[in-house]
Amino acid sequence: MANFIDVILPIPLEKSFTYSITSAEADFLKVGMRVAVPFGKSKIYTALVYKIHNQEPLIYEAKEIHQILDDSPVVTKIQLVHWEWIANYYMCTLGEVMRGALPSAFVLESETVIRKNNDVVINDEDLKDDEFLVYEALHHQSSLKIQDISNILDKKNVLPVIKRLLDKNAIEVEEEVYEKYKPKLVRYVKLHTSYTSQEKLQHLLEDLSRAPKQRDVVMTLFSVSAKTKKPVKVTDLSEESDASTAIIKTLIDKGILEEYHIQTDRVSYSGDDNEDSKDLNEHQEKALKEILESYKTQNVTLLHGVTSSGKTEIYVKLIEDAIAKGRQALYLLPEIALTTQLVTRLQNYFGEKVAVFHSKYSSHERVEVWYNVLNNEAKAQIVLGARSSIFLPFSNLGLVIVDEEHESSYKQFDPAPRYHARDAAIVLAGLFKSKTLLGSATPSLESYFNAQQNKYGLVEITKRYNNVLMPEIELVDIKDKHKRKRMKGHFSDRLIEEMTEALQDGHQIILFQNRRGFSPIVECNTCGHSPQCSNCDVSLTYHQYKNELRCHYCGYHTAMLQNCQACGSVELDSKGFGTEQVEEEAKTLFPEHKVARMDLDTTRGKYGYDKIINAFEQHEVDILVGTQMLTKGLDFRNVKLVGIMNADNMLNFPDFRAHERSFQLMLQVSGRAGRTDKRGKVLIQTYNPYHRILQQVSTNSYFEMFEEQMNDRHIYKYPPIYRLIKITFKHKDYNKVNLAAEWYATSLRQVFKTNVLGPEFPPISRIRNLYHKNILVKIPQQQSLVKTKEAIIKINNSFFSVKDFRAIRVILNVDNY
DNA sequence: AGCACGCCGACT
DNA sequence: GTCGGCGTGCTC
Repeated sequence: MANFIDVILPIPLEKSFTYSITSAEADFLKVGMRVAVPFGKSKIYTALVYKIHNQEPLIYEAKEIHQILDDSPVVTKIQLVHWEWIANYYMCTLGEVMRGALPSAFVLESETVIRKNNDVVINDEDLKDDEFLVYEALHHQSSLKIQDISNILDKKNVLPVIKRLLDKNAIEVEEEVYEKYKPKLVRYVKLHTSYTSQEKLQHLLEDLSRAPKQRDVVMTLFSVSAKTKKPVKVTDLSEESDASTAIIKTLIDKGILEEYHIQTDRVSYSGDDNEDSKDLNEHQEKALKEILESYKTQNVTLLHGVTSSGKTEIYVKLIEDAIAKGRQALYLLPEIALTTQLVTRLQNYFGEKVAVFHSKYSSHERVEVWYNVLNNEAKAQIVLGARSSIFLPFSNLGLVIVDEEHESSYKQFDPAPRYHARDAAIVLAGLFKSKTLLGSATPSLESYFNAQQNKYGLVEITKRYNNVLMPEIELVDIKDKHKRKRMKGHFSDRLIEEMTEALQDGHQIILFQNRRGFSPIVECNTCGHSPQCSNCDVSLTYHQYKNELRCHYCGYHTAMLQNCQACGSVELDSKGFGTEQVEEEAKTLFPEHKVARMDLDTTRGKYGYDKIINAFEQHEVDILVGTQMLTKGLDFRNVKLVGIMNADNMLNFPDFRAHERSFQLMLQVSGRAGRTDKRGKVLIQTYNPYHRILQQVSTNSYFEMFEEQMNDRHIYKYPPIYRLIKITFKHKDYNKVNLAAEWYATSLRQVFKTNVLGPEFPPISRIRNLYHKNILVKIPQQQSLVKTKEAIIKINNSFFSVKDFRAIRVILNVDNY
């Protein structure tokens, strides 16, 4: 009987693809293994075995697979079920989920390599100029890639040249697939076996008496291996004996030392023995009991605990419990909260059982974590990770913790799958019949709503750890201060007073400036023109540190202009203020204190972030100016004062969640103040101190905020009362986008009537030369989600059967908030 | 998505 | 004449 497999290909296609396999392959292959398959005219892709069967396809002949890439499955059956849920719920293909789920080193693509055909002698005269260039290059290099040839000829389309060379039999082409993941090997050395006897050793040392450096190295090797009783690394030996690797190499070449390699993990933890977890205080103890109680009836429980109420200790207890039952635990955090501080804290309790999964990890490091989780290794019992760690191949997941549950960065926006990690994690936990804990000081409305509706359990902690008082929050009316001329730049007299006092007492200060929607732009004082990005519909923002203008959407940048492009005037002024300006002003106001800034620009690189945090922790910095990054889980002991420079720009952001977000952000930043015995102080500068949200922040009234916001959501039909699906259209032709969006909206309205909003241009209507337009579909609570999606897919299909619309890119975003 | 094929304007 | 633009169709 003929054998076939259906595979998932990492491309956005609905169809499944069938390949034929031999019966030997059929015996070996299992669902979840990777295979390399030919796809299209010449390419080879990595595919994942999805089904193994005997149904021969009727309308085409299945190709054979190229190669099997794994010995055993790298993706589990449960994962595949999870992928199906994600593809279904978030309206994307399994291929897209595969792309997002697998570490990129797992997904190989072929590359065309060109080699000289040595069987045929070619006369140079027979070749045209460009053909000769390529042929000539192959004399020096044994193989060339398409990209290389493109560089040699300095043109884009090189395929015709290759084709002609191929016709003349001068070259041969081949598709090559490279295994991207290579285990890391560490070099070790030992004394060659021929010197192990005492006598021979004596000889050797005498021989080396005239090469003291080499003798040293051999002696060091003895002492090190005697001391540690472990194999000796080349790097360690070189360091201990203070000898260059050249000397060691000489010894190896002489046959005195023998080198060998051992495969190691790139990510490993070597630390002290585990600490016991801390005893919980009465409030934590009570919360833990309530959580366990609620798990009797609920699969998901929301833990609402004020900032620094010690939620982490409760998580630790729950993790301990899961581990004791021999199950794995997943601890999810937003990317920016995944700090060294927290990792160290968890490692103190659980030692090497903790594996970290981070976007700053290299692709190879991710593969290692993947295998460790897949094999249920001891060192991956607890996974601490950002959004994408929900895709790890857990085999026995017993607990999921979603910390900072309200964070919007849990939602993936750009490439599909556009999943929400919190919701996908809840589903994942469900597949393992285990529990999820959502934690936050400022829960998202939807989670709190779910708790109220009894879909989740709810546990609250209202006291901070050690009964530290919540910070005192003061609202400063800067409209009034401006009027009375009590402002110095962006600093009110109150803020300066408080800062002076805090600094005198040797405390640290955090200044928060939300950059979003309010960046420094350049404006001509004569004609009012401000430089625009040529690809996007935005003004360029000014960056002082490099003296350049930059577009935040496409990355376009140029040196700061000297004259206005419109009128030639030299009087250019920068308007608005970002973190840079606050930093500058703070430096001027407090010249004898050290000011640092933390935002996207200053935290680039793997350790850029840690450096700033460390400097601040070590009190090398007195005043830290920063953006949202500051809000996340950082535990600074010595911060007494937090200043929010301007609360209004976040409140006025055009989004239905602006108020909720502002509340969360401000409370989170405030939470950085006074984490020990001294009561912290928070100053919020605003033009509108009577704003409801600001009042609620200042009195720490989550519930009041919740009630009021929910009321708005009811009235305006927004989540969590209604669900949303956003449909985005992109094309470089303005008219086409309009036409397409209008057509789509009309079709939608036939089904969903008034619950279709738009099409509308977003605030920035052109990004990277593409025009954008959005439609919003609102789904009432009683309307079936599944049916709604089915209807949208139907409309989507008929949309793409219109020729004119085929070039339009349509993005479906479920729960786009 | 990528890629080939084919058609069309615009330049060495 | 060929180069590179883009619209169209297809991938087991």
